Amino acid sequence: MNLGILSQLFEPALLREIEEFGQSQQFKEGDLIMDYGKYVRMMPVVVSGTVKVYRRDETGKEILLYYLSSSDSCSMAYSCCMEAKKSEVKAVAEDHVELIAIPHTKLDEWLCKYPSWKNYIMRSFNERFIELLKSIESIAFHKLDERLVEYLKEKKRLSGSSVVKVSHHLIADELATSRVVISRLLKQLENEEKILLYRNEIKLMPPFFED
Amino acid sequence: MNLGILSQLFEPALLREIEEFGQSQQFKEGDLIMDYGKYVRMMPVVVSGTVKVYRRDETGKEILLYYLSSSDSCSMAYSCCMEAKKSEVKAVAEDHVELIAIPHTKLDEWLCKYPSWKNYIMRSFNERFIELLKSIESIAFHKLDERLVEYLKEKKRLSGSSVVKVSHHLIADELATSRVVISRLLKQLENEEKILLYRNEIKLMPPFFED
DNA sequence: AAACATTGGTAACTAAAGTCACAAACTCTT
DNA sequence: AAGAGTTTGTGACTTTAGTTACCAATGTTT
Repeated sequence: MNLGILSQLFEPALLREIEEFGQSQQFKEGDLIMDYGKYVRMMPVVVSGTVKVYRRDETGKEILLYYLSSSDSCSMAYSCCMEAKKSEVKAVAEDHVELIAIPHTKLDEWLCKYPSWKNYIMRSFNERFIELLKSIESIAFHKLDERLVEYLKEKKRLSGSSVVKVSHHLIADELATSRVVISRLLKQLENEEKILLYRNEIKLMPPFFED
Repeated sequence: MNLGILSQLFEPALLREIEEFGQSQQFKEGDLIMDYGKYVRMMPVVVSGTVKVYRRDETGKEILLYYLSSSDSCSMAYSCCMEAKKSEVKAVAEDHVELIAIPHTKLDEWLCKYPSWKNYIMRSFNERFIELLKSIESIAFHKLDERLVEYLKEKKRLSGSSVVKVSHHLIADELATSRVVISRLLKQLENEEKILLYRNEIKLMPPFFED
């Protein structure tokens, strides 16, 4: 089993247990990892790749909450499966994703047995809270053009490339707005020479998107 | 020490420890319970009253995230003080508030020692996540007039009265908009005979605000 | 009672975002 | 290569929200 960076996070005894009880899972780009309303029985720990986590309202509109990348885990899954709750969110693979699913019985056991696990879980809760707070901040206080720039910067950070491969439609979906609005704002950014637009590709230009 | 409803949540041995190590604190309306950037060393468990939790952006604009009422606790405080982090949020007493502050050393100890404590903490994490998700939903998907109605309903639920005692200015602050906008929307609700407006008071009318 | 602060009402304007309609360019399938 | 679907650009318009300015009513302080 490929534990990736996890092998540096946990003590040997815990790593052996993860090997034994964790289920290694692979997803390819676009795969649905978790859906709204499904029972959560495992907690996922991301080994490689990026996972997008969404929230939906009653009318079906969706918004991107945050990304999970290497060594991140969805702590909502943790508290959910400890309580046998249904998922409040949807998770989709952004690219090729490897993760280890930990069964809920072990989550509990390890919490007391391994301090490194407890610390990991607590840090994870805290990180996810902060992500949600940043998300709220972004939606509540920032105008769409600023949110778009933040979005592009995040995409750059995650992919490590200043060429972001997305359609205007996808951006609109993830920011919960309409394609026309995104095209308009992107064109404006291009006029300001901050980006270059191609089909399914956006090139982020220095110095605005520092290289 | 007044443990209120907590005495029904926890086992006797844990209640004795709460009595021994928890610090009982009282706040009156408007008191600052926690501020941005302060170190979090205790986790508060609300015994009575209502606490408002806010988030602020770089420019100083604030938005109301959620309320904590009887038996609720701020799980962000939990993960913060386990990691000796600074607060990302502000907490203000909405009315007279009694809470018990649990020192961080005990949080950890009780997690393994008392299943009822661990369950309480996990439920608390989950509830807070859901509150944040609802908050995001509200801001991202609902128009201001809908958010205003949700706000009034929540005030009614918390106070148990269909007469909500707030100024337009306070509502504007909590929804992160301006007073003029709120006055306009409130006047509209009054014209639709859903509310009656008085100075510092809004009466919610049935059948729209079901009695 | 005079002075001041708070609260709420309203008009007029601007800015931001959403909506509708249509066209052009490109990609993929058959 | 013809047709279908996807992606992007753009103009025109509406709706929603934010801003500024001013006034009147009510409370509070001195």
